Amino acid sequence: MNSPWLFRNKLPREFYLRGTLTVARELLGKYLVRRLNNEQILGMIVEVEGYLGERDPASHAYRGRTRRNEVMFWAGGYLYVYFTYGMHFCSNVVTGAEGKGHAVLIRALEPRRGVGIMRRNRRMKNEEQTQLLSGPAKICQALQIGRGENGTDLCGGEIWIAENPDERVPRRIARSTRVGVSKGREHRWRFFLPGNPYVSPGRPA
DNA sequence: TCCGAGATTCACT
DNA sequence: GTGAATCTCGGAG
Repeated sequence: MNSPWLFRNKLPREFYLRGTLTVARELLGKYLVRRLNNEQILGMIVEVEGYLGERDPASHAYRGRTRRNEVMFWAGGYLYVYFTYGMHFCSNVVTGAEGKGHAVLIRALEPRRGVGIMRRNRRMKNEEQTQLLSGPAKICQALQIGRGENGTDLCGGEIWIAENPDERVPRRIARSTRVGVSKGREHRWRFFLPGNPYVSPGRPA
């Protein structure tokens, strides 16, 4: 299964070069597409979080560049993949100008195509599909995103984000504090589609 | 050089 | 609800 329109509707570099919270909100409802063995597997983005660089104590970029967070400081439109808790990968979309260190964490997707491949990658036993992609590390596991995908250009042909023709009119968007962070709790930089069953279980204020 | 915390998930009590 | 998986970085010693 391979649709040319998904490639044609790929978001341009300019989309990512804007303000991080604007990009975060506008990513909701769009498609995250992954090409694997010449197949397109994808999900609709239903939950994201903004991380605002050197002024955000919860961000990896807070203390400046390191080898790990290098990609966060690139120009918008690249994928920043980091390894955490000794076993999980998480995917971020780099936003804004080069050197800013801003990114949007992709927290949850609604599966749309390639469900069989994703289930296999996740080694899921039960039938509960709402939990297939309801967390940042689950997405990386299902879409086979790891160290090798850190720094991938989202304007290329491996991983990209596409316009969703059915979601051109913005839906209602909810916001909250971020999940799993102890610093920067005052910022409500998590955005999600309220009522969507594929949003992750973390439901802060 | 060592130690604790971390943008998490899952199995088990 | 609790703990284990065990990488990376920053801060203490």
